Amino acid sequence: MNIGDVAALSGLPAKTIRYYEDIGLVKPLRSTNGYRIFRESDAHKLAFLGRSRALGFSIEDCRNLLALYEDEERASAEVKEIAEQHLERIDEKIAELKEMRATLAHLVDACAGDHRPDCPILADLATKQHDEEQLKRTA
Amino acid sequence: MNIGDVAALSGLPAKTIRYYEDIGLVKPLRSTNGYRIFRESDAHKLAFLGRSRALGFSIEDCRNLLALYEDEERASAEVKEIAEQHLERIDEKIAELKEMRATLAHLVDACAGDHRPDCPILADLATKQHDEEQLKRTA
DNA sequence: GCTTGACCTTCCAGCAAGGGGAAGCCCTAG
DNA sequence: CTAGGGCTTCCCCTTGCTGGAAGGTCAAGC
Repeated sequence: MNIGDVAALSGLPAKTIRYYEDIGLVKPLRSTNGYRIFRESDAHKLAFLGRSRALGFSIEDCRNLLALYEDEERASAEVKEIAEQHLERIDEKIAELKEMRATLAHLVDACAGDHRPDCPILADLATKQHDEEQLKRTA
Repeated sequence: MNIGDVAALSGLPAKTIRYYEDIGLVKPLRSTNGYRIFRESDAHKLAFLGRSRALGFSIEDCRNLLALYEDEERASAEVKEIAEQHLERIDEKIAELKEMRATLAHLVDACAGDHRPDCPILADLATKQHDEEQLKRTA
């Protein structure tokens, strides 16, 4: 397969696939004309990578997952730990975003959003008390 | 004030403050020895930026918010729109993360996490059906 | 006066994870 | 034989900084 075929199969852009080769995630063969040749196993790996990335795993996580995937002797505990750590990171991010969301929603709510210049959003950004006191007051 | 002082005041690293000058967010004066001199107004702006960034606004959003903040003739509607768009982006991100989280939590749950090689996480990443069928089956 | 250490300056490099686009082969169809 | 699409490498761009090297400055201590 050429890169276009495997791109269509995996859903990854050709650019991304070349990048993955660059950083050593896949090692396609080369034809005499210089074209990359992807085997079934390469296509399979790329699909694996696409799905791992879609779940938010970092490239390094993907590299490790792929290595475990190829290792018939792996312990599932190793895989699980990577996944659990990722789950934790996701939870942290969600928590962070929710906090931002809460503050921002408050401010948006308090802002008239008309032609007048008075704006609680700007007022808040301009003052220092981003602490519980203020949260209580605006709650 | 020197950069160290304003860094302590605003909570931003000196590096970040230099970067903000680079991209034109603040314009400190210069002393004869080449040191940056920050006025009260600069310190104030940096604090504003720090808080805006903490709420997740992009640098471009911050630039616009800062301009509106300095414009006494602004309409609060303009501020509100920036904030609302940001709120939407946050909501999208939260939704995306929650979906990842759900899938991942399922898989982690299904994985024994012991010395054996069998691993539903890898099995899932290796197969193509990331659709409702599978969600139903694993639910 | 001299040294030491904490500041400050600039510039260069790099992170994640690719995206955009130029310049130039290769291959096939009409 | 030419047009087009696909492929190649190469390098810069993105976001928002962060680290480090090489060097100037300043205040304190001896």
